[in-house]
Amino acid sequence: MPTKDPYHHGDLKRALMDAAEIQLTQNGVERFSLRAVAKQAGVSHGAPAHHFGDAQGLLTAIAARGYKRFIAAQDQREQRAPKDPMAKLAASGLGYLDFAIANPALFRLMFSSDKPDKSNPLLASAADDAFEKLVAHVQTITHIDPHVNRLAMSHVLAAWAMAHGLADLLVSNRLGRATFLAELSTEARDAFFAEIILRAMEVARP
Amino acid sequence: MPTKDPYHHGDLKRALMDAAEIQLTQNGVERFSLRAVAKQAGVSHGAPAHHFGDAQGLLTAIAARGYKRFIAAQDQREQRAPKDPMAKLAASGLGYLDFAIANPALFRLMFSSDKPDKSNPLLASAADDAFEKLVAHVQTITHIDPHVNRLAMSHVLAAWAMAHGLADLLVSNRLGRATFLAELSTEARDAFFAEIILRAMEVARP
DNA sequence: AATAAATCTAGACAGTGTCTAGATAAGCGT
DNA sequence: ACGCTTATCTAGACACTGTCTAGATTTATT
Repeated sequence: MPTKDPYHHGDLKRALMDAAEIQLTQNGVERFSLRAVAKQAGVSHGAPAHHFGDAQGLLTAIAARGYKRFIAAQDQREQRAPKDPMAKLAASGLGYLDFAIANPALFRLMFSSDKPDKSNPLLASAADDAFEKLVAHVQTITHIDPHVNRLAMSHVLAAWAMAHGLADLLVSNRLGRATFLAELSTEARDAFFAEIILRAMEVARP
Repeated sequence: MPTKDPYHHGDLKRALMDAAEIQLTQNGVERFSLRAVAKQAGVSHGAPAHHFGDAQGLLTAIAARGYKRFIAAQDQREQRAPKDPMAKLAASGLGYLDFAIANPALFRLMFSSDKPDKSNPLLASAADDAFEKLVAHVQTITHIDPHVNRLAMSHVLAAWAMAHGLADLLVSNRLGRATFLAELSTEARDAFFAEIILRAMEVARP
């Protein structure tokens, strides 16, 4: 039989992050409790401090890891999309929605919370990667670098705002007013949202 | 001289709501403290209970009152806009942004928090008013009732998502990447955002 | 093997929201 | 004007929170 509860966990850092994410999805960002995380990981309430400093440190790490999965969700959609740059952008937007729907509490932590430390290098660079991914999409479509052209950047902001707005409204359950959405098939819903997302790029069509 | 600190406040309900909103803007939704609100109102920590039940009750009342000012901010923009329905819609969107920028913490409470009780009749009807205002705009433009037509409702969702997405990104300070925004004049920024908002309605132009 | 470093426990502390019992004031029918 | 009811507010208690300490335990290093 295995030794019971060794004093040193071995992989506590990862275990705490996993437990924290479970706690996050169960109780939401606003009822998040560090002690509950420690309890779920089977460790004393003071244990997380050594690995993450404080609660903010843990939530920052969670958010940074979330961005990687966020980008992965977009990649997955893009790979299955047609080669057309517009279709790729729409797919990326659908990946944005996929992630938000699948991880509402994590999405809130990443986009609507002050708890993570946005100046943290790991988190900042992960968030940057996500943004630059979108920039690259727009550049492929417009053949202009958005970083040096305001019109191209406006396309970036438009696409971002549209996808993010839809995601945020979905997460906060505000699209229930459009009752017909619930009746649509998965494919029909994807098409519906993809069409809306592409409206943000209408004026940029080549 | 006036009697000092009478046992009965007289207008404690309003005083608590005002104090709560100040606390909200100072500390944000996530560090909101009911005891701090009571302290600022010069009353014991148990006093709010009688007027609002619990902290959720107070925050729900704050959110409901916020929606009225939210609608007022949109009205103000609309009144100064040209009669063109499209211009009215764009103005309404700019009012959306005005409110978010002027009341970031309240905006978060209203749109990105689980603390207010969304099933509360006062809050629900206030939020409904805001939504129906947008629906009316789209109906004026398309001459179709969005409640019975999916295409028209898609225009509602598109306009909402675009304005809300921009507002949410502004509140969470994520548009700092578009550095040129800071250099624009107020009028130029308004024009920039209005143009983006109207992209959501591009396909609906009469 | 001895020492240093890393890891984790357990207790303390101030702060939180909510629940109680009781004090105080206002309203109201008589 | 009086007594009773109701509304309002205080103050203490409780369980819970995050963070700080001192110390126990294990691993790593020399």
